[in-house]
Amino acid sequence: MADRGSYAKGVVRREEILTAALDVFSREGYRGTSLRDIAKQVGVSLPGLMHYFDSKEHLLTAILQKRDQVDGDAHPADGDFLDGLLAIMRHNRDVPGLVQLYITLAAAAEDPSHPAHSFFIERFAFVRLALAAVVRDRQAAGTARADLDPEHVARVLIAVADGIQIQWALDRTVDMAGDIERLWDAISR
Amino acid sequence: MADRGSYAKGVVRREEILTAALDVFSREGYRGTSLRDIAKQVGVSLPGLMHYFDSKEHLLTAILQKRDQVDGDAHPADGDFLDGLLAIMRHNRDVPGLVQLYITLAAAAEDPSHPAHSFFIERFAFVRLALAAVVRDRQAAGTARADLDPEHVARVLIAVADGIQIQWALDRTVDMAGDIERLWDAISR
DNA sequence: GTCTATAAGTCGATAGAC
DNA sequence: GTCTATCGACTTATAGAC
Repeated sequence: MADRGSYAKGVVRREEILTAALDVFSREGYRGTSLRDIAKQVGVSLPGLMHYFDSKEHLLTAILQKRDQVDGDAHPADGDFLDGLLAIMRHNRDVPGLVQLYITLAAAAEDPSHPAHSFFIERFAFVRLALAAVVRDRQAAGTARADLDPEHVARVLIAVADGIQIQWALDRTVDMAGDIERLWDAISR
Repeated sequence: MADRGSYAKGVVRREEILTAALDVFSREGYRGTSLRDIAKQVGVSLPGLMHYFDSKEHLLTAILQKRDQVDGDAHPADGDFLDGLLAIMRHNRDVPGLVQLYITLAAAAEDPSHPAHSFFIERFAFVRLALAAVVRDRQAAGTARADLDPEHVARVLIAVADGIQIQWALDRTVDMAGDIERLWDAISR
């Protein structure tokens, strides 16, 4: 019974730390920042930080999960899932640190023992399903060519979104959302 | 005069080390391998390795440059540049370590002080130019729609190539070259 | 020019006091 | 639950033999 209180407190504290860490990475960027720096900026000691996260990799993975959750809430689907993805890509211009963190962790997640491994696999599966549904809906509505393969288009849209972030990170004049929109126009007409 | 010999020797030794390192990464993969491990597998001491490369980041960048050079020689353009890119993507299935190294370094290269920063900027500029030329050539030959924007298509093809490697790293059943070919078919017809 | 030997400084991670 | 203190491993650097 009484344990409930402390357990809830722990969860709340963890969420506070996660929100603060997400804020730090959004503003200041990720350049191989050490756990000591993160702890300092978040306002806890290093062991205090590691009390809530098993390792640095676990913390970074949790930050990306938190980002997805926040983005999902902040950009509700006024249109369909593809419109939502474009809105998030436009928002990404304001958080270069999260873009770099995402690409870096996606590469590291190849290792099956990496904490982000299953996160990325499930994330790609979910987004692929949602985008394939968009293609089918738009085909039914007559706003997309009928001979498009929804699964293939979905996979390619994800690849473009990820790849264009790499190019944008190196050249901030790249129009990430615009390039994706133009690709959709080219394949759907 | 006599300096020539020793200078050339140094360059040769550096190339030997680079070739050995490229071979190690191709076979064994890159999972944050330490410089000591690389030195041991290449057959030199740690300071012996650092005599030829200023830092770990410089070494990894040099490995990617060497990879591009080797790939360029191994896959001469029997077709045009896009055909060559597809051949390299098919070859990439055999070198997962290099794929992971490429993505990881591309993300880290966002930092202007990173040794790979200018390498990636110049690499993207070169490939974009070459792919845009392919689009124009195929348009002239009548095998691509005339209303395609060559620069935009080039940028998108690079993004798909990079992004699809991330998905393949997490799921080896992904057909990297096939997905790019199908995208080209969809936008060029 | 090339190597062996060694050390400085920092990292992620942990042990144990309170 | 949060701290001080500390560990081993890492990148990086230097001194000096050949």
